[in-house]
Amino acid sequence: MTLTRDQVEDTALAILTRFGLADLSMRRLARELDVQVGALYWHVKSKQELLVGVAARLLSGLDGPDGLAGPDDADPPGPSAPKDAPPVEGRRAEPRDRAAGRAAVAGLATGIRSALVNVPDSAEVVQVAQSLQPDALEPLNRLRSVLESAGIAHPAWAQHLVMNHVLGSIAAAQEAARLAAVDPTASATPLGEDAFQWGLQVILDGLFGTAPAARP
Amino acid sequence: MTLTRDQVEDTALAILTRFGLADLSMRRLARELDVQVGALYWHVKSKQELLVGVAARLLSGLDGPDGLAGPDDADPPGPSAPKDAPPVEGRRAEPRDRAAGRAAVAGLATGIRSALVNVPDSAEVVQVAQSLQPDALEPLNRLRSVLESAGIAHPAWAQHLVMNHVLGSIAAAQEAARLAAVDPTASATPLGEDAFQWGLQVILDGLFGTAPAARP
DNA sequence: GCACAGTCCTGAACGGTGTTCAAGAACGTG
DNA sequence: CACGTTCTTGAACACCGTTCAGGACTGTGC
Repeated sequence: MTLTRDQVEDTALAILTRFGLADLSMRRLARELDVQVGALYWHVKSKQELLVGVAARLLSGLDGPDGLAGPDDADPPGPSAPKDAPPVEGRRAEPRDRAAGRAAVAGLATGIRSALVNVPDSAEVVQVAQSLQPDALEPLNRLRSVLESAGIAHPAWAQHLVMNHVLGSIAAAQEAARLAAVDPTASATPLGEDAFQWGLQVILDGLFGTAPAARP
Repeated sequence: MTLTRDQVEDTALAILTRFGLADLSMRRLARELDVQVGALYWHVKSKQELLVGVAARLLSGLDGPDGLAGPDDADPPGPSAPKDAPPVEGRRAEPRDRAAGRAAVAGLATGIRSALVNVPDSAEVVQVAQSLQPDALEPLNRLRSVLESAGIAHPAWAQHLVMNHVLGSIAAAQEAARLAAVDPTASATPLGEDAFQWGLQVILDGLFGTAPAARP
């Protein structure tokens, strides 16, 4: 039974999920695989490259059909099901396409969030992967193409705009949780799912054009 | 001449500015100050605390009057507005206040960006400081209060929304520049100032309500 | 003038980190 | 069985943040 790159990435993802990025060292990874550190470097060029693979695995549930939150399970009560925007008579483009585009973007963003939110430091890992190998993460390409076919002027810019919100709010929420675990006093607003959805709707309003009166 | 905490933070900022966060180690800092590493820990509790101080210095030019970027700064005494938002009959609040609020938010965000964009890894440093000591960075508190007095529903959420865009696009731009310096091939869209301004206007449109037809 | 108490710094260590590489083991094939 | 490739070991390199006993210095009280 020889070691496999898949095993390495799987175990790395497991350590990340259970213990966070600080515990995901090459030595720890080797120990978990009953192997010397050097062996890892035959299957993986560097730790950064490893993290790109881990990031791809984190989002691997979303490359396929559609990016709705929860492929078949997970938090059906409440948060999912992006509230359909009333077709406010966009501009030249068919309002039907734009409304569908808005829903697709919202679903994909929410799906990415729900894939990451329960894995500590996953936002940092995805951010590293995104800036290191921008095309390695399929769901992010899909996000851009959805934005493009929805008629957004600068799809790449919009992709980054959405992703900065998704990853930023995940990182903030997880960091706040980490601080609260150490020092239970001094807890500001937890910045959870509702803050994420609010910000996402603000961005979508700005992208697709909707009066903010509808948002409380 | 005894060492001072100010000297430590100044030198740390200098190293960050010239060589980036990877070169800002306690040992390097001590060498630059002609001092042993242990001496630093008499003035500073930890490296993280040091970085909070560095982040405060990075933004120290903005705690004062107003956060407008560049030479053209002025408190809009009356009719000056960057691009006046047509009063789309928002809600109860006076459109004059909301237009001024929008301009103030845009100026502050742009000012923060221009304070950070030329210092490598400054976005990461500010992000650490922000999540570690949310109230230590005065300009961010000012951003929130401006959002609040502009009538935004969730000022803290909006603050994070704006800051995620500011810091995210700075980090992406600097990371892209770093990659391009190593490997000049394969350069995607550089994601510079124009992308930042575009995204900022999208967010402001979503926050304050403007049809996206005005934006190309 | 002297002793005591802070303040500030040194020197060395502790336990980590990512990465490299010669040498060797295991393996499929001729 | 022998050869070449594939894979792993063991050790090292050059760092990292942090801690701490013990020396200098400084200033004050007696």
